[in-house]
Amino acid sequence: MTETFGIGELAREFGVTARTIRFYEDLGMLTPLREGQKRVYRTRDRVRLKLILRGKRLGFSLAETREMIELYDAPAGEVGQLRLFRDKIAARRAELDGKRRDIEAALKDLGRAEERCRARLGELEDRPEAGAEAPGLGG
Amino acid sequence: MTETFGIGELAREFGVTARTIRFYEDLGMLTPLREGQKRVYRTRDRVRLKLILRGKRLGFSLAETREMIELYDAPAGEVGQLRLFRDKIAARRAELDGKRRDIEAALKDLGRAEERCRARLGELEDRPEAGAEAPGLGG
DNA sequence: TATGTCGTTTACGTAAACGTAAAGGTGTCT
DNA sequence: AGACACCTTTACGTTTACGTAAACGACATA
Repeated sequence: MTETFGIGELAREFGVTARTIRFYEDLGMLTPLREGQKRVYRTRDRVRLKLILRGKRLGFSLAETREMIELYDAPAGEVGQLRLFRDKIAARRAELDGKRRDIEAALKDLGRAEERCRARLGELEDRPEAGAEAPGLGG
Repeated sequence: MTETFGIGELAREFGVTARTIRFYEDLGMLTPLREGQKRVYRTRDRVRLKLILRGKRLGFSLAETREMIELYDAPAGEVGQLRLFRDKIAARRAELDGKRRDIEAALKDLGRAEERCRARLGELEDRPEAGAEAPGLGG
């Protein structure tokens, strides 16, 4: 429950450098404790790091990811704040839905490319002479 | 069928600057014709531009997107080439599947945040005194 | 003829997201 | 004591993806 991690440990686990992790701290996205000089990360920071990297994979800037994490944290505020949050969440959701549609379109395109590739491979393997340039049987 | 576009036209349509479009040409991702000095884009380039921007939205670098477009174009090559293409396509597909999973996870997180937000808003609207700081009905 | 609009090339500038030293502290084997 | 392994701060460097300005050409319109 009170498990902690060193910077190198996290770096290895997530495939990033310590520099990267410190950089995220500079941006205020991670807030490790200190044991003397050394940074000590708790589960909370580990989760945040995971969220940051997920955001990156999805093409969000660190600033955008930062905002999203604040949405996840959703502190209890006053009504106005909460409505603002709700709207921001809706906006992000729409953005993510858009990305999902983009992904599906890209997957379809890839599927078509793959199909053409397969068909062509089938031709070439069955009757190699079907190629635009005959392979030549050697000799 | 032989519809063409000016650079400003494309820029307006896709919400980018002409500089951006020229930059993609520098990278060899667009290959407009010329009418005198002026660039003339065909449907092919329009499609490519759309693919480039889709790639961007999904967090791919221009280099990666470039590779993906080459996969879509899938020219007829020899067997070795075709197998390489097939494998590259499979790799991209896996990557896109990963991103889709990331998106679904993010959507779930947002859903939870939204739910908490809604619940809290319901509380505050029903009985405002439930807040940490009572709103006060005005003096 | 002047004022726009639309395009061109060339070139330096910039924001984001780190990379890469350099120089040093702390602990622990051997 | 010496050698690692791991951490620290400071600071300049680098890549990507354009932004922005300068200076110009071509054409239409008032």
